[in-house]
Amino acid sequence: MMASDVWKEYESNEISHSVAHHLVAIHELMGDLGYARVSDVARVLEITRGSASLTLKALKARGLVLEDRNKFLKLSKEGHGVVDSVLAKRTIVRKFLNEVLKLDAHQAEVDACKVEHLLSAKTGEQLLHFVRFLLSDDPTARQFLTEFWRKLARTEDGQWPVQDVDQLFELEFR
Amino acid sequence: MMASDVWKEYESNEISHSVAHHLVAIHELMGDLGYARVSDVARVLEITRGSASLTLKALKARGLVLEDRNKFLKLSKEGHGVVDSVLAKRTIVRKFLNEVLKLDAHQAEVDACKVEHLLSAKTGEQLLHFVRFLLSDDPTARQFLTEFWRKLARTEDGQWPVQDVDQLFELEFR
DNA sequence: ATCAGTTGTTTTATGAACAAAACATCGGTT
DNA sequence: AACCGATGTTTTGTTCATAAAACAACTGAT
Repeated sequence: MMASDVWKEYESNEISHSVAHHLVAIHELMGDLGYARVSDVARVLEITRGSASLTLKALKARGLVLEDRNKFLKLSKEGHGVVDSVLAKRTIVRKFLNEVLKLDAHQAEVDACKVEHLLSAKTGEQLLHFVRFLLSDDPTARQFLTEFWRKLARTEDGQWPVQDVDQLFELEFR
Repeated sequence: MMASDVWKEYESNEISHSVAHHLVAIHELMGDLGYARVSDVARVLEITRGSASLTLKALKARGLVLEDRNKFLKLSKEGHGVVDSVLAKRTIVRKFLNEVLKLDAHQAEVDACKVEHLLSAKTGEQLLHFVRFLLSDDPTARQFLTEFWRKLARTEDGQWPVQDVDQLFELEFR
């Protein structure tokens, strides 16, 4: 497949990284404080109130965020849907990176955060099935993970120097 | 971990989606045509020559792209490094999505393309180890995949309706 | 009641990434 | 020589996501 067919779908995402995090911030604030105002969102995201105000205005216009008479924000039904799907993907990716691939918690969080809004619903769903089975108590899964981690430990002790892209590239053409 | 610690690292990527694809386009053109000019890059990426000209000017200034007397472009050593790391990640992610999670080829390509430039080097490396072992002829891996796909087929026949985010969320809090 | 602090909005500006169009250059044709 | 088509650049304008600063409105303390 040519790259041209695909690469522009990146921007076609109706939910940008920024939008996703504004919505998630409201969700978290409702849990933590019981309310969410423009300033609270700005503080959580570490952006200025002005910036948050503009983005949230657009989200109100899109019907993802609602505002009461006292300027208190909450998620609409559709807003909740977006947050649920984003957080679900973040969670499953983080779990996979941290608990399966054994990346440290911070790196797992960072990478999960970067890709959470980009994965298709189908990808998120399949990944869920996969990780769920992989981390279940099914003996086949247990045995596989044990064996993988054993090999991984040897690799990281320097038995298998794989850092170089040359080795990564074997995969593409074999 | 609070979202605030992490989410801004998204932008801190020195290689944007756009930059990654300009570099990859040059790489592909060198393979296909043996040369790469501004117009060729623009055609491959389906953007205007003007836009490509500006982006490529910046990449020349950054030393990732070189230009000879006749305006023919090529990747510098560092440019090649970026392309290698991006393509390696795209390849391994696509392979995982398509060959393990059984997503259709197009969806796998789209999602891989979206995340290729966002994953850390360590994540790419660990994912490589994982997929390499998973798709190897190790009997443990074979057995695991067979069992996973068996369960997956049952799920997709409607035995296990999991599409809802509610179910995804169990994972986060269990 | 005034004054200070908090909150929200608006305005102005930036940078990245694009389009569109004008412009310049160069090579080959006639 | 004049023209044409392909190529590259520049200019202008747009959108998105941000900062910064000015401003308005409300809140609470004295």
